[in-house]
Amino acid sequence: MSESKPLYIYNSLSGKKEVFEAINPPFVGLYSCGPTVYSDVHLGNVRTFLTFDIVYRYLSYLGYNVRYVRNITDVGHLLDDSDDGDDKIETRARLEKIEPMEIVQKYTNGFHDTVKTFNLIPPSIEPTATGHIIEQIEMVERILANGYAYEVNGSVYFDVKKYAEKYNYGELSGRKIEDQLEQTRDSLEGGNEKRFFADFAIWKKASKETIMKWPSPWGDGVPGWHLECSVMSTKYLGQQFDIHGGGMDLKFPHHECEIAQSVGADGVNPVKYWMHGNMLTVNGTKMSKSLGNSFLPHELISGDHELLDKGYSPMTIRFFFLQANYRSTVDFSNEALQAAEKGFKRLMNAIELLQNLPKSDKSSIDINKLIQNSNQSMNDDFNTPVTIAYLFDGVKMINSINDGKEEISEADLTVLQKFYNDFVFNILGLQSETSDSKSNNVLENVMDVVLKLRSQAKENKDWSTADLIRDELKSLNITIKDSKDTSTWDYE
RNA sequence: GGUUCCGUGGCCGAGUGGCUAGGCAGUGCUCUGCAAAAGCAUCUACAUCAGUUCGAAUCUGAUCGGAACCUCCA
Repeated sequence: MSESKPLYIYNSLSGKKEVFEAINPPFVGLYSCGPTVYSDVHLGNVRTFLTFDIVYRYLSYLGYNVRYVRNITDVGHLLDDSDDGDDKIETRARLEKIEPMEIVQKYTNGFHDTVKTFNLIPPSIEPTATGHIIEQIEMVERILANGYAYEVNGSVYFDVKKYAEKYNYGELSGRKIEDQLEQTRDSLEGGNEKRFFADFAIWKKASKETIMKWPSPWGDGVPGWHLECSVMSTKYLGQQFDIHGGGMDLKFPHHECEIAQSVGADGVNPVKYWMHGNMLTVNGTKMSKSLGNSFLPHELISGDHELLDKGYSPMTIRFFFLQANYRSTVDFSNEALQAAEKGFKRLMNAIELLQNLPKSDKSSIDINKLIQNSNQSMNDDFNTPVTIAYLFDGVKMINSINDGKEEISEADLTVLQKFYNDFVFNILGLQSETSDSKSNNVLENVMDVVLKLRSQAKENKDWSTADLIRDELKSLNITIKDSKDTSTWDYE
């Protein structure tokens, strides 16, 4: 199984696919921006986390020792950059009349449940912003010491103009400060503390009412929006690490600011490969909390949502996402989900067949090509839709072998079984869902009896009894599948 | 207004300068007491207009349409 081509990653920094070369092989540092835990994560969030789950899984499969860091933002980003900026978590806490940390705990728990439902592997480290206040203050101090920040009134702002004299502010997002200047000048009026419109807070003075605040050299306050990721990524992965991921919407300003902060503090560009996952859309517009068009995972699973005809299982949803490239938007629709549901079922059925395929002396099919293609598509910037297409080619092979139209040798079968196990379960992270509902041994045994009775009825040409059993089971959401001489069943 | 990206068959979605993924739906067939399920086969495409080229859906330009970011958001 030789990989003729190395892994390529689309680097947002260069806008090109680049050969992936780890900074310190076999180790790889992977950082992904996690959720702000002030409300439930929605499906769009899940998609991004899934993207980096695939990255994590595939790099691990390739033999890298990956340290995966995904943060929890538990001090709310300021609602806006004005002086009366408020904190999302605190706002929510007031709304729900509970402690801010209770909010944090509640939605962190919810996030963990969700992520588990979709079979995402937990990160190696899941640091919280509040757990790294000291480091954040230290970073502010370093930036100040280097002259790339200034203090006003207990708040500290990053000096973008100064930074831009020496470095390229906008290298990631492709933005030029001059381009934005004209548009924003109007909104600069009023008592803004910032010297320059593009400056951003790295430490923000807290008002008297603020509950969550920390002492600092500049008085009580809270860390700025972008600081935590800079601090936690470099703390656990080093001043320069391999991959930083996040949603497309974080590219600017969040990630741009992260670069500026790290360079401003330590003079080092922190990230070698930036990866950005694209958005999940509904009717063509981005799914987002503020637009009110978001789906909560449990709504999708239960089907309890006005835009849904029915519910879809977590693995169906996972499969649905993986059928699109992570760099493309995915539009959400019932039809697409239904297609994914059936396709996923077809794939899983074939994998079940694969376990007991008839063996022959030699193979009439070329599984090496299949395996090589699959590896190569994953190496091509984690191209899961193409990989899945190859997996379906394999499905066709498996079914043909099962029908006796093609043959496979014992050695090849072992290889093929391992291949599907690796790709479907380990890399794509899918898991069988039927086995869950069949895990009930009692039900399984009872069904065996029922099917036996029905077979007997069929042998006696007692069609009415046979059909009665079939219809009654149907109303219990159990589908009987008749084949030549055996019957199987499936739970809907 | 600025920046970036996209426009593929009934639907979802890959990809490439010539050999036209894959899934779903449709159609035909096989299996079958019937049905379902399952399997096999098969059809329809590259927004519009111009240009480059022996050849473009793939490159260039224009037009139309859509999206994201520029303000918290994965």
